[in-house]
Amino acid sequence: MKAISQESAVTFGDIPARLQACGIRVTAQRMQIAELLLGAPQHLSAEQITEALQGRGVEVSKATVYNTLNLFAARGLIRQLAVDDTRSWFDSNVQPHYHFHDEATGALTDVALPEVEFSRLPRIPEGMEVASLDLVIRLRPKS
Amino acid sequence: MKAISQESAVTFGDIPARLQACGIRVTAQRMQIAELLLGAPQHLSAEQITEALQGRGVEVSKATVYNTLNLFAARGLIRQLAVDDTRSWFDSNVQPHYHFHDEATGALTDVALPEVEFSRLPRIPEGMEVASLDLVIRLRPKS
DNA sequence: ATGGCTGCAAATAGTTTGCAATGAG
DNA sequence: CTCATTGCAAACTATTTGCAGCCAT
Repeated sequence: MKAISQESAVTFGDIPARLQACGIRVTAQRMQIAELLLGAPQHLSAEQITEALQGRGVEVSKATVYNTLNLFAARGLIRQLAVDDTRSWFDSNVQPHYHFHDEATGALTDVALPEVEFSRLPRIPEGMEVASLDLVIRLRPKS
Repeated sequence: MKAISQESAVTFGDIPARLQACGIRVTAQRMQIAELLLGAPQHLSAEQITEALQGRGVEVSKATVYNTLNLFAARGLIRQLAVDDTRSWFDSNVQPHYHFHDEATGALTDVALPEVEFSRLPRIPEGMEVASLDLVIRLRPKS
């Protein structure tokens, strides 16, 4: 638990500032959750976060994990994904991007924005505008 | 409840045959659910179906609605959508197509396949193939 | 100090399952 | 007849909420 690359050290060091910049009070649990999730682009479920933290001896409750994730999402620090019908995924990459979804394993992988280009999109209904464009490419083992 | 267009009469008349063609035994509850959902392309939640049927005096339990919807989905008669984190939507349009999602009302609208064209798609990981391509265009009132 | 956090447990929402009674073939 | 299907209630999973005590500011 002490090997810290230069990159992650810098990233992690930023976290308290990022939280405060969003008007989020810094607490031990929030730091732990933020370090886990914001250190690199990734997709985690509330359960994975709870287990990961409790596994490394951090005291945190399920309720706090959910409260914190909802707070982070409301402040734009993370994005909640609806890919799966059973659980929510929290994505630390808030830049626009798309996803691969491996149907067999449930794994989610990012697809960078420039990897997809639309040559045609539907006309948007009157008075509406696009809030976001979610693309999920579901994959299965090649037959 | 007696105005039946030629089209829907034909469509509805097909339902028992469609169920049997999928190896699904025809029962009163399954017919009711199928008529509600398969009569036209639409998106319904399990709760909407349960309420609609019970509202018109049909005896059906929540459990049977879920069992039936899961059975229909497994047999390819309908498609389950993960658009929303709270509930599942069941789509009677099993042809490939995309969706608008009105974030304010939660309403789902179909976007026909030819309305969207991709001029570039990412390289698919080794040994995998595309099972489906889910595109959700989330809409909000124009600012 | 004081109001925002936290943990716990209980409450909710959506969905699934076990089992006895019922109904389709 | 016989096994699939149904309804009910209870079980489950994911998530939210109420409340007393704790902690960042």
